[in-house]
Amino acid sequence: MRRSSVGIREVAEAAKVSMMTVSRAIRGVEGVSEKKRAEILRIAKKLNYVPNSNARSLAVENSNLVGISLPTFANDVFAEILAGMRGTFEGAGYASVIDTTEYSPESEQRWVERLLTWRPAAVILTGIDHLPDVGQKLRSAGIPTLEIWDVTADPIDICVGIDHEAAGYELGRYAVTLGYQSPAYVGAPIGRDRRADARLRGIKRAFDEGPCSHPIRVAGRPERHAFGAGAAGIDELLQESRPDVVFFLNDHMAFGGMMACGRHGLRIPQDIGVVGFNALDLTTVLPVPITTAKTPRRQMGVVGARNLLARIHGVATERTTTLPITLIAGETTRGE
Amino acid sequence: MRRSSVGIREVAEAAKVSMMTVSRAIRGVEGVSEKKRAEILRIAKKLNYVPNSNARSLAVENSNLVGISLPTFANDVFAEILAGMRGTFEGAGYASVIDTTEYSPESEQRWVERLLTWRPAAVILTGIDHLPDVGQKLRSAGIPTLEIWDVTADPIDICVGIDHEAAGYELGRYAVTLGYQSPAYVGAPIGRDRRADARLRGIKRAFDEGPCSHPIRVAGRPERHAFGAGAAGIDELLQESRPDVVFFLNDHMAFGGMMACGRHGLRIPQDIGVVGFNALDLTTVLPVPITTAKTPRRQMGVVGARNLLARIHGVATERTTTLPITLIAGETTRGE
DNA sequence: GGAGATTACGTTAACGCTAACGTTATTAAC
DNA sequence: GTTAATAACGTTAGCGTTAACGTAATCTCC
Repeated sequence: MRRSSVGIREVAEAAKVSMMTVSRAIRGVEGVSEKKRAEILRIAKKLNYVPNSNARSLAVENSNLVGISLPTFANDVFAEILAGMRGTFEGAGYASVIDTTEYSPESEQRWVERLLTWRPAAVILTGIDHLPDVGQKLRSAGIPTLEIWDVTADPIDICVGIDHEAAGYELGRYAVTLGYQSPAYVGAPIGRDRRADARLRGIKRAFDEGPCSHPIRVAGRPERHAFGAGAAGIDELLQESRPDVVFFLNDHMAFGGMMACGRHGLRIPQDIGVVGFNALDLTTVLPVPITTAKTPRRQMGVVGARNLLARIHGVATERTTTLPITLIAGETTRGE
Repeated sequence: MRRSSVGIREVAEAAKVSMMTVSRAIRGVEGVSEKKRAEILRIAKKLNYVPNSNARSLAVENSNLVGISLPTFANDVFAEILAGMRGTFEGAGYASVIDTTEYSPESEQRWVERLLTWRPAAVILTGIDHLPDVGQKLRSAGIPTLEIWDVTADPIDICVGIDHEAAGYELGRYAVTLGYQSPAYVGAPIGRDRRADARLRGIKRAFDEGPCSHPIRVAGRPERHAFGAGAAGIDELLQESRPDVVFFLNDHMAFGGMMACGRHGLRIPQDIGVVGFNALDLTTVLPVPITTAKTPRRQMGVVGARNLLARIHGVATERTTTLPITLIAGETTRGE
């Protein structure tokens, strides 16, 4: 004989109707006269009735929770993707259970496992590389799943993103066209971020295909933060010799690198070219605009969420959606 | 007669024990022999058993979800606070339901209302200003609540943060000591961010108390992003006259402002002083270090989460915890 | 070797809600 | 004025789990 909190039953008693009528009134479904519905809602409010989502989800065998897994919050990129998605989901009445993996596949797997106990309406993962268990569990649970930020022809369920290898190639190609001949790359240790690795592959391919092939020097070791890592990368490169153009993993690192160049007395773009990635807000206020690639982050979130909502409602959607990037040309003294 | 998925019952049948024994085995509580427990776990894994948190939460009348409400993701500050909290909560087995209010109290209230239907173990709100309903509902639901980033003597439940007015005062006092006489402030429209408003009050007080009182010119209109807003603020100020020191709402805006100063041919710190807030990573790579205040963001998250966990377990903790900030002196040509 | 304590289970009844179906009023149709 | 259709409710059972209590077996100690 527990019972103390006010539930649908207490409201029903107070309103002298059945529990089912209260349930209907509160959910706003058909089968209750407008007069009675208003009366019930009034009483529910008076009694401070708070619906119990746990009970509801148990009864209907699903929830209005969506799980979202990101590598990290310490990067505006994911914040913007997230903002795009959440706007759409909030409007549809879903709440977001969010996790950050800190780039650890094991951590992602553990989280998915825990998440599944909540019977979420959908799951969103970042990237297309997961432990085999993850895809298998999501598939066998039949949960609509969106992979975002990267694309593959064979997603777990559906995916929306950009082609990172092609993006890298486009940036590399542009640099080749401008006549750069001793390129370098500053990023994270290979293997930590598969998207970054793909971009580097694209850059390399562009230089291999160029009029004459140029090897790329690769630098970059883990640092406390991206700005420092970019600066440290430049320091590392300059110990040996001066490249004529440096590609960075992203704009954060590019900015750190720029500052380091300044310390070393190198002018941009006269002495050294700088290429970033993402076209963050930061780059719009720089005195010297750098070359970068604008990624459709917000749009990605919106399109992804929309497709996923369609999947939830059983509407068929494209399994793979690749969004275009836009090359932003920085200031340069070369070419054309 | 629904039933199809595998629950505790199916596992029990397969293992030829009662449901209760399975429940005990899975939760790892006493009352099952080690041999039987191992056998049950083996069978559960074989049947792909996935616990149902909805049913569990319904039965025990609470969940292992914590709700976290932030103003926005578009600010490293909140990302770091969040990281500090989540580390602690993940370890304790809680999942985070996260919301961003975009600085709208109404949005926060709607979210709290929805969240309460999940019977969360705890709720974390940013700041101490909420619609009256919010505190009232959380209190009457008896849910441990943490207010973070700002402090008050009368929190909803407990709070951990910094004293923004005092922080502003400290920064202002420092500038007064250096002899600055025509200060200006660039921020968001008053009323949007109460913490920023409090800091501005502190800065004003410092200048009012100075050897001789100096009025502060206030600029700042909404922009697409913080960097642009900082730059626009400088443009706006310079249309009239040149202040000798400019306080910015935060480091992001300070950086935008610095870039704008460069455009206008103003050197820092010779022609104009720049003061930011937060000591973001960004400021560590600048060619000219600016004055700013280091806020203990990660620590705030950790301490907050720890206190909240104590509250959840019924351990009494201080209601209000104020953490200290550290003034970071930038480069300057004045004073001392 | 028997009273008491302990261990290892099983039974029963909730937790709050909703799907499915059943029942009673009300209206419409001829 | 009877029948058929519809709207507006009520009953019942079940969602998967756990708390509380019950029972049987084993152990402990003098």
